[in-house]
Amino acid sequence: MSGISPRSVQRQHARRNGEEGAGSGRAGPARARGDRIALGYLTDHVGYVVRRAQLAIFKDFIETMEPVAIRPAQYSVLIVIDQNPGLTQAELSRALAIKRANLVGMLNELERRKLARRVASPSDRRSHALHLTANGRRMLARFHRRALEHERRATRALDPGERRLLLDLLGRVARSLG
Amino acid sequence: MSGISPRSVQRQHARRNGEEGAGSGRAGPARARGDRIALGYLTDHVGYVVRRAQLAIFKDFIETMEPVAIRPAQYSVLIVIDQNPGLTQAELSRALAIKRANLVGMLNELERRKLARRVASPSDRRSHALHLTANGRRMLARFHRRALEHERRATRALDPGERRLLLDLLGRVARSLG
DNA sequence: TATTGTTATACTCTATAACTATA
DNA sequence: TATAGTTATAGAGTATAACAATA
Repeated sequence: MSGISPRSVQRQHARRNGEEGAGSGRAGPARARGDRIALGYLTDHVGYVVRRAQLAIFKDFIETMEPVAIRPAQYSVLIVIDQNPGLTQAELSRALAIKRANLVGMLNELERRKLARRVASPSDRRSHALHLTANGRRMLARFHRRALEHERRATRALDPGERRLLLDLLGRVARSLG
Repeated sequence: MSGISPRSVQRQHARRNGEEGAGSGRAGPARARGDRIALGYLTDHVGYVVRRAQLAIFKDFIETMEPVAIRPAQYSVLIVIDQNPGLTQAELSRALAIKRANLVGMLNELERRKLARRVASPSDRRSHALHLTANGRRMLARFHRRALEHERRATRALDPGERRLLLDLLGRVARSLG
């Protein structure tokens, strides 16, 4: 544990301007106009803080990639296919924790845009070997340049060591729950 | 910047087992059975790493709170009402970045369960002053105990200083994108 | 029997527009 | 004219069940 406990929650739980027993029906504006809203110990919950950061980062990523029409999940799929040419949909599904069923539409779209291809596997006729097209690799390089621009913006408040540390800490959290 | 660059991306872009020019139609199993799938530089993107951590944390939170039927957003709403008795729905909406329209159903549910109440505001008859009921405060204390249990699990891979550091780094990232 | 890709479907979250009543 | 709460609705993203083909 670390800094959060029932005791500290109690302490942080400030009773504002004498408001008491609202359940009994007392009304009245409990706060003066313009007062800032306190999030309290919510900002001490890793889940909340991670969520807010994730939303801010994705918002910037989506805006950055909007001109090339690539969503976060599509970008991750393209990278994993590029790094593992010939992998199957089931393997891709497991690697990215995307349900097999939900990959179908994504791959249809990537094929439609001539970025990726399903190739019949000769060894196992149930599965498809996934590849980027030559065009897909070319486009992925362009996507990278934009994604890097986003990455710089997303981590501009951190120095290189802090950025690395953040990735490490988050990785440990995810693995420990995995 | 910090450790990620077009150059490093190039370097990491390994061409596995001689696979080349998949766009031209070459098939064949590009990977031996049982090979691990490489995520490559995906794990160097703060967006991807934050997203995976957030999913793992929320999964544990949702499972932990399932017996008391509280979702992450509901928990955050209860905390902010508790910390700011009498605040309006619009204020709550802004504080948590939840759209006004999407708060309506949530508050209906919390009222139905006798955890929170909308009280007519005398000063501005358009708005509602939000309060926890006495029961709501009692229940929130129970929710806290479970949430703390979750928090311990989610950050068990970190020491207290690392946990604090993680919250700080994420806060800076979110604020810098704000 | 188990697995692969697929379809159909549902549920949650989130986003927008429009309405009403107030300010 | 703008804001608060509400309704209705649409779009993502994600989840499950079931099926045909194949292992």
